[in-house]
Amino acid sequence: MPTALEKARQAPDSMKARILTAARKLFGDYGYHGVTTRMIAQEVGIDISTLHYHWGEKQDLYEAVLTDLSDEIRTKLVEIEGLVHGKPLEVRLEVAIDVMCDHLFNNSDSAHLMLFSHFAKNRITTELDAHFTRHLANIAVAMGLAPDKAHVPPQANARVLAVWNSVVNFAAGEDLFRPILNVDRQAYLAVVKETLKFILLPAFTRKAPQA
Amino acid sequence: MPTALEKARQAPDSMKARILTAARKLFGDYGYHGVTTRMIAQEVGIDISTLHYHWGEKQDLYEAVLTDLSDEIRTKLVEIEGLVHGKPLEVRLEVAIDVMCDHLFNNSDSAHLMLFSHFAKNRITTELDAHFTRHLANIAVAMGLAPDKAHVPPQANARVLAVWNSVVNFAAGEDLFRPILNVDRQAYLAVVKETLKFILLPAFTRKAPQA
DNA sequence: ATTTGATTCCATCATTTGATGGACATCATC
DNA sequence: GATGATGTCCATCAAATGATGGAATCAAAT
Repeated sequence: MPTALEKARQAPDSMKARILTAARKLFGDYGYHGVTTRMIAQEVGIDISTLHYHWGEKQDLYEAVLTDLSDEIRTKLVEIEGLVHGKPLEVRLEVAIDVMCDHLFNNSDSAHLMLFSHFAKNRITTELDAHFTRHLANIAVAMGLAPDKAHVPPQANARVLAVWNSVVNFAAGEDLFRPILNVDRQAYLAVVKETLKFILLPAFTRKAPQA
Repeated sequence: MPTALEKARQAPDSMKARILTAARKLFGDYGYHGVTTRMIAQEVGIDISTLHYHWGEKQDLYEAVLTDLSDEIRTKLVEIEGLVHGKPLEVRLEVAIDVMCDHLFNNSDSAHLMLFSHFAKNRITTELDAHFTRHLANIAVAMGLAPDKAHVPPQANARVLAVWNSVVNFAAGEDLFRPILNVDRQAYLAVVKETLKFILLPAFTRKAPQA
């Protein structure tokens, strides 16, 4: 039973998929309330009716975008886990930072969407919160911060969140941060990776935890 | 020449100040496009006309909110600098984390507004970006990452940003993160402080920087 | 008491926005 | 070629939204 979303992904040039892509970009740029159905339709070059025909209400389309995003993140985390399986924690962290940075810098929509969906008080999508919680639990286990997915102490989740947010912020904030750093795109990506490793590696890899 | 904003702050019960406070809360909750002038007026218990009479266009009111926020942050940073003057870096960081966390957790509007204003593509307020840049430069100098405010290398700004964003994220994301950690408000604040220190202190206080 | 200025609300407008009904087109199947 | 299903657009609606004009209210000064 392929969902409408899966079908859309199977045919990336289908109208339904094109609408989803445009919606994702615009919602990422301006947030839910900052985007009108007419903006999305115009981005695709179609009439509003066509948009409603494929996706129903604006709210439904937005939720489809977030579901799509959640799937994308899950896929990426699985990919990372495959890359670093069995490696020591320091390597795992380095690779995870590199891969997630590369991905989010090439898909800044994703980073923006994540911020909007997490921090806006809109917050209708309780199902996606469960996915996010699972993602965090998986990372916590992978980092050796929790014995298993079902028993993740608050401290472990908090540490994973700190790492996660750091990466997402630098990706989503490029428009503001890069002019401040006064570097080009490539240098920004390099500085961000270096900074994240500078901040995160010592905390998680030192031999004797303090206090 | 006291600005309208300063006058409003001098009389916190004035209509103008009450409108500003309500606007700040609502813009923080729902973002610029998610708030209508009617919502703000209703929150204050007045007519829309009264709102426009005092603050003009919606856009002007929003910019006043952001200016107010910028002043608040500057004040807080000065306060912190006074508290830790002359202390070693480790103490500076700990105090800064404690004070900023306490402040932002008691003023979550501020944290939300900061996120919205930094990451939304709206981004009209170029003057406030300059203030933010100055704040970062001051912190960089205070942390010994730059020789003076005029010469802050990209790496230094990036590190300050990493610290800054971490604090703001935990404050703004309480609604989503606290249920995930499954703790009450007080415990959340404690875990966040502990986590931030766990992450940040080793990076900036170790004796022999790696790589 | 009158004047003056500041403040607030009511009524209203023009535009925007989400959404829908129905006409037209395309195309596979019979 | 007729038929039905699918997809697209045009015209339009009702509600929401930003904004304003003008009347009413109030307080202080004259």
